[in-house]
Amino acid sequence: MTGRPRSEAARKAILQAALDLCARDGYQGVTMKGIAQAAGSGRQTVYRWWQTKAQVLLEALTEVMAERMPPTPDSGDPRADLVAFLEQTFTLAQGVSGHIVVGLMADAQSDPELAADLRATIIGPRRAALRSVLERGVLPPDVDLELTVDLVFGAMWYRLLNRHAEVNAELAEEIAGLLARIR
Amino acid sequence: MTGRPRSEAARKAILQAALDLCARDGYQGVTMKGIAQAAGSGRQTVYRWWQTKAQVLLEALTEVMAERMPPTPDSGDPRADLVAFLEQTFTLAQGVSGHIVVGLMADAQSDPELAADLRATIIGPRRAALRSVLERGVLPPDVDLELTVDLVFGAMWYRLLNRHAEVNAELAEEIAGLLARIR
Amino acid sequence: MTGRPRSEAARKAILQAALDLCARDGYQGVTMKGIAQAAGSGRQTVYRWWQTKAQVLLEALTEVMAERMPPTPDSGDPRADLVAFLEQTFTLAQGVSGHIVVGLMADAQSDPELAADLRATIIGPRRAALRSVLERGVLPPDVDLELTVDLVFGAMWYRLLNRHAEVNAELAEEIAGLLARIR
Amino acid sequence: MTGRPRSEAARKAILQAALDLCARDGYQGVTMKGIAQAAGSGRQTVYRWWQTKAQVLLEALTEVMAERMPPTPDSGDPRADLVAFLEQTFTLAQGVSGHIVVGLMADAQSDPELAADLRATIIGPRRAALRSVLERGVLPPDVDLELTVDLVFGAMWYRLLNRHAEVNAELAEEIAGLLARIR
DNA sequence: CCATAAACGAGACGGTACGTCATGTCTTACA
DNA sequence: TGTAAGACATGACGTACCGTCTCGTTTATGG
Repeated sequence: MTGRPRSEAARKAILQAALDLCARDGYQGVTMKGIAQAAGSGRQTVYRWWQTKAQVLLEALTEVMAERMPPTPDSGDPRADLVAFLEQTFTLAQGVSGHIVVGLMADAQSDPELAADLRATIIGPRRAALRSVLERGVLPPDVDLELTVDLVFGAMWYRLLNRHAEVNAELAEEIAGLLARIR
Repeated sequence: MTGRPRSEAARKAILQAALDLCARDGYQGVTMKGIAQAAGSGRQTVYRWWQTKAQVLLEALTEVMAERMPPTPDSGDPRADLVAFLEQTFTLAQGVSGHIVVGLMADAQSDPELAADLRATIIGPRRAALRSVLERGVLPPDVDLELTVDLVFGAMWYRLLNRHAEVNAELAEEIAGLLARIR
Repeated sequence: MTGRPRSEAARKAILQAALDLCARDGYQGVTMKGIAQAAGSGRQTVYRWWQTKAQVLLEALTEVMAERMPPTPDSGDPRADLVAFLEQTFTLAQGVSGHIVVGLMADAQSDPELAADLRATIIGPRRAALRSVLERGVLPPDVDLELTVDLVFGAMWYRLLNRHAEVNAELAEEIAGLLARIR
Repeated sequence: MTGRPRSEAARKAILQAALDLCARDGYQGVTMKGIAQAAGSGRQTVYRWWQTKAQVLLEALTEVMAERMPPTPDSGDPRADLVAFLEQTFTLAQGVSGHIVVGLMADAQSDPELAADLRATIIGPRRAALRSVLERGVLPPDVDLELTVDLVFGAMWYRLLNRHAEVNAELAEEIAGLLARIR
């Protein structure tokens, strides 16, 4: 027997409800119960396909990022490419996506499986993307690229978390400017 | 009239219990109920002086840092001072203190009052300390110190959260080395 | 859609636990927490169906009385019927049921909703039953039946509360004897 | 050494506060903490002289009754004396005193010491008083006076508790009328 | 005329029940 | 078999009151 197939409508409703609730109540305010209610779905339907609210939001975030993060075009100017890449990244990080990813990171501190998923799905690919942009030649060849990635994305995370400064186009310019001064 | 004075024993027992539970169960596993139980105190006694577990742990962390973070001595060698400062910082961040501060940062995302306390008590002073070390002359005079602080502490936070690499003496050396190449 | 139906097992376990606890600890010693624990049920399950311990015990008492209070048979001898009715009533009042109904009455002093429920469920029907027995002709026709009911059940309540004398078959006989002397 | 003598002002303030709170919040709403606060006294001062709120209210009630319950005058007309006695009793029972004594009776169900105090201080003397009035000759000499007291005061208690009818002068008349018909 | 000592106000203490909320599992009827 | 609905056992939440304790202060008496 095959049984009733999974409802794509329910899946989309759940992911969208999770995003909406996160925008309205913040990451911490989202609950599995709330997601199911807002999606007009049963509680069990959520639990059948995801184990935690973090997994729901991770999948929702992945879909959002797939839509909104096209590969950075190679303009021939390495520094301009870097600025473009960072501006695009920072813009996304300022919105609801930023709140989600920060919340996911917080939950990941006590959920190793989520931590692994988060690295594999979001963090890792973004690190690779930044690295490939950096490899186009903004830095002297003997500079440690992994360290540079840590410094650049680290500044972004730090500001996202601590909110002592904006994560915007200006930051992108300043970072590119500072990297350009490394000899 | 004055009433019975606050019990310093209870205060210390609660802070210590919070630290112990955090070490055993992780930040997320700590509960107000658990703290009171482990401290052998009543629930109301905890709530009388702190509103949330985050506030308890923030005070506990503050006391730990006050003990373990002496001012960085001025050796005359700016880069050596920077390395010493970062090593000291990173060492503390690797232990339970790191878990706590990461958890606090996560909670602060949905608790503005905690966020303000955290900036005022922990983050701000550390930023000021790093900035004063950087001012000793590791960088060209026209480099934006705030941006540099964001990059350096950002890298630390990023690694603490994402755990893709260690936060250790080696990182301190590498960062100092990279900063020294800025012209 | 229908949802999971209410668990009759849980309902019975809760009512039985309430009775058991009342027998063991007395009415005042019963707590909602204790009922849930003793019933092996969750706290929320109790609160879902009853608001207070008084409501739980009222329902439990109602079920006990439904089992143990058959209608008084009409033997043709009004005074014998009255004695039989009172003996049956007093016997039940001597046991745990008496403790419960006294406790309910006490709580009803500060809970008007409970007071109404108690009158509608227990007190009112018993008054009506006594009245119908009295109407069989133990009293002269112009005697106020409501007042007589107050006197008879009043004596029972008074002794139940104050415990200065037993509420037993002897009392039933004495009351019937005194009523028979009214001209 | 003698130490500071007990403060009569505090004693009176506590008793009065207990009465006021009982009038405002009902018997159940009274708390030891609330009494102390309302009396402007310390918690320990209340506990030093009384163990429970019931004991406080019993003493307060005793003082009220001593003021308001003069001995029933012997007019020569036994039935008129009975009516006068019952009217006086019922009038007092209608007010705050009624609420208090009902609450005390409720608490006494789970506090044997209070039950004994209540019988000795309030219930017993009132029973004796009613009995002495009845002995003036409203009843045939072979009627059981204790039973009659139970019926009369029972009716009062029953109405005070269940509130299905007033406890007033009319009731006094009706009871006296019914007792007069006993042959 | 202080010294003693008990009562006083204030309020923190350890404890426990309260009623609410979210968790993750389960049991229905329906699709 | 997937789904919406919702009851279930569990356990933390923050609040209220309990009865005890420990302060500083007040008020009597007795050496």
